[in-house]
Amino acid sequence: MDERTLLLLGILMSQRWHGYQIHDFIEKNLGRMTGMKKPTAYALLERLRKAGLVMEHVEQEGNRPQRHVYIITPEGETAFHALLRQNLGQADRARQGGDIGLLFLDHLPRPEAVHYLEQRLRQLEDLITDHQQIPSHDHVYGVDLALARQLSLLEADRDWLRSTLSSLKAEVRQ
Amino acid sequence: MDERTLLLLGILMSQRWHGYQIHDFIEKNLGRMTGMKKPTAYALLERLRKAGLVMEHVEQEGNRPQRHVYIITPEGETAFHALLRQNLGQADRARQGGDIGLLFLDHLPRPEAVHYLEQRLRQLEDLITDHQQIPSHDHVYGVDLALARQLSLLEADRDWLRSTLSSLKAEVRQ
DNA sequence: GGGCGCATGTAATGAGTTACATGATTGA
DNA sequence: TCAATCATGTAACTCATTACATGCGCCC
Repeated sequence: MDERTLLLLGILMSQRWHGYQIHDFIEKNLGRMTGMKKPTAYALLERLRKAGLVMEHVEQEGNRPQRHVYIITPEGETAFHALLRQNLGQADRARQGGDIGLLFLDHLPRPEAVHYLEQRLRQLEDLITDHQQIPSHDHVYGVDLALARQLSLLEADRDWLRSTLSSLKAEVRQ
Repeated sequence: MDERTLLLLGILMSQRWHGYQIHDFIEKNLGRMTGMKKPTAYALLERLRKAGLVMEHVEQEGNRPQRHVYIITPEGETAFHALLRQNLGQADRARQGGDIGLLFLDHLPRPEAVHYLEQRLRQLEDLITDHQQIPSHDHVYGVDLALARQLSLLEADRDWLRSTLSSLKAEVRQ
């Protein structure tokens, strides 16, 4: 949750947004960093308002639906900086899924296990290709940084899987 | 949740266990793969029982507390294999945290950002050292595999961070 | 006039954690 | 005798997702 708070506050640091706009921006630009859904975003913004970290301002243009515009408060900025320092400073033991199946690899006949891991490898390769296609996010240096990190991790996963597969296949051939 | 079901069924594939024993085993041997808590384990086992994937057998030794021993059913074995194939075959886009802060790196003065990232780097290095100290889990090949994958990912994260830090520092010196 | 985009939500549900409750045995 | 370990849970809470509800404006 802290990461999501950081994300929303960070977005609000640059300008005022309304909820729909924030969610839209996240979906279109930061979809690789978070999978936050619409109701979650709205609920979180409301929570931040209650905590005094953002202010809400209701606007209306003609007959269009009301917009709830959020503006970060000084307390919000303080909280943002604290969360940012904390987040940058800690290597959170990246509980990334995908390990559990490996534990039980022995329960499948080797050739079958190899088959499924090859499928996994192809998916990884596709993800990497997708990632490489993303154009540089120019003036927001941080986005490029985060994408570069993700790419490194994906590549490491791919490389590990490739070398593991070749050991497994060598074993099968014996 | 699927991963956790897979984990429990996988553990029950090798032998019968009671709840406490399973949780204990996970904590001591698989703490790096999952952070599943005790009440969660008990609740999940109960859910598996209701779903017919495991059978429960209550035992008592002398005056000791009752043990609820779980035994996997044929349906459980089928489900296990299906989940295993699914898990091995897919590269789940490793939503590993730690990216969000990077997005907003620009909001901190460069030297301060560098300071926090160096702190993160030291933590990563410690984690890696810990990982390397773990003795090989001999007869359970899968555990070694999973640990090796985690190590690869940690090392990739460290390498990326090192090279990023040196770019950032070069920039500061200019 | 029909569907998509804008704009905001609610309600139900699921999943998991924390803190707490209970009570026996074993070892220092 | 006192703490740790064995053994099982319940209750309250948090967090997030899915599915649903509403209604206007704009474009083809």
